[in-house]
Amino acid sequence: MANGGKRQARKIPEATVTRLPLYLRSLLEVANDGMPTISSERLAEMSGVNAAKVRKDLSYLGSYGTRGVGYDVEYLLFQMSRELGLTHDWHVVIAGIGNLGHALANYAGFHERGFPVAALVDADPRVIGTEVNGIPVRHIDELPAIAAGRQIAIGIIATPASAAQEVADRMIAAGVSSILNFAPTILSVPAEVSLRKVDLAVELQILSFYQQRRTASDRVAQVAAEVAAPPAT
Amino acid sequence: MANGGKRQARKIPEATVTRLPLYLRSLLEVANDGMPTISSERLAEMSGVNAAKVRKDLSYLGSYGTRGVGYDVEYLLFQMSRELGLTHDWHVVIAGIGNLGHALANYAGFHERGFPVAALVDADPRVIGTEVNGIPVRHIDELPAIAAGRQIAIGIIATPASAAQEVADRMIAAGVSSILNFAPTILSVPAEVSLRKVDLAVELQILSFYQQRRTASDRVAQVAAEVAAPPAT
DNA sequence: GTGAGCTTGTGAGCGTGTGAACAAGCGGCT
DNA sequence: AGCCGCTTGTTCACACGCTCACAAGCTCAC
Repeated sequence: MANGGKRQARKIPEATVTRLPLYLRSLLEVANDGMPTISSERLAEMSGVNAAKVRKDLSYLGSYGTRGVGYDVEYLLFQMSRELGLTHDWHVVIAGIGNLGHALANYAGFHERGFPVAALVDADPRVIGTEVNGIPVRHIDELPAIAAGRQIAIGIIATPASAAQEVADRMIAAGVSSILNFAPTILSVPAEVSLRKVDLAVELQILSFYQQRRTASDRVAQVAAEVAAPPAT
Repeated sequence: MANGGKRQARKIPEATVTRLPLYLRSLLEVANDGMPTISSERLAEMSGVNAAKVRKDLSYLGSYGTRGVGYDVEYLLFQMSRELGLTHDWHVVIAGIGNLGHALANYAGFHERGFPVAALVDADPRVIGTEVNGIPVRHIDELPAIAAGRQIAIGIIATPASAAQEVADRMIAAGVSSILNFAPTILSVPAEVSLRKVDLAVELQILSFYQQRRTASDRVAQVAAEVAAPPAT
């Protein structure tokens, strides 16, 4: 029984994991204001979720609250940072230095939040050798050499869709095990690699759907006022 | 019974809505290759989801498949585009022309997919009057006038977090009813406004969590081999 | 020391989403 | 015309996530 009660086994639901960063941000804000403790209700309001959900989510981390009082902000911050793996920096490589890659490389928030951009790579000879935000753009062929220097765990793909899969494969071969994909394509990666995707067009299309519904139902209501028979169903 | 079987009332689950754009993209690809029909299995593979899920999702749109054959690509494309509200363009306004806003304004994908950027706004006098991708940056105070010209339904917020809520309020006041928020903050909007958010730092922190889990469990296994008595919760 | 007032942590019920399995139905072949 | 193979559309069982509600437990006042 070498592992005893180590909470490593406690499995945190995926839905909870996606909310932890929100809580973290709220906690940082509260800590900045010098508040020593915070209630689940207040934290819920700041994070835009239900208070019961907050309590249940936090309970997965452990019993870090005090009944009648709330959560100690500093302590909870520490525990959450530890759980999220934010106690040290994670170096990031960005592939594809086009419009988006350029903006990402310039985004100061990455470094501030513990994700320093360690390298930029591309395949286009016209951008290789240039610098963005003080970081030189190198050829993607050099990825293994770059990764060999310092540990790079996270890769961001900002290439065109056509190149994304190959870039992902090469990143993984170079030791990257977490990928954030901005290219509008489905990547296939081994099970032990984490993959998240952000697709701007998809987000807009989802918004479009609900927008369409609203305006369509307006139109229907208008038509229904003229025509006698309203939609059944 | 003027409306007959009008499916307006059929409510499509949220989870399904988020997948429709993926199917759409796959269908466009297939249509480009000239394939007349596609099976749910193939569509599932291309979109990275389960085949049964594809069939169920598509069934919400109506019975557009043919048993033994599959789905008519062109017809399904048409129906899906209609459902997603993509039969006409949606004009978009981007607020905050910093790193990210700049990149978004330059992103050709928006226009290609039916979301032309109709206007750019900012509050910083240094960027107002400049042009990005041929579009002039105007002051956010002019938003009502800009929106009065052509119907602008969708707003993209790429401002710093501190300005995001006010920008959202002003967009809504100007008639925008769908917002895509890139600022790392929780926005509160009326119920009739659709809101989606993309937070780069949050995405990285989620990846960090799983990365941490992987490396931590490696380390635990290592430590457990050396130490006899582990910490008891 | 005791009671009042909060706030956490959690158990139970409910709704939604998922995946497997299968009947229904279409097209083509003989 | 009838049969066979294939694919859809749907049903069912299950897992997951969400919310409510409340007992447990802490602090503070008196």
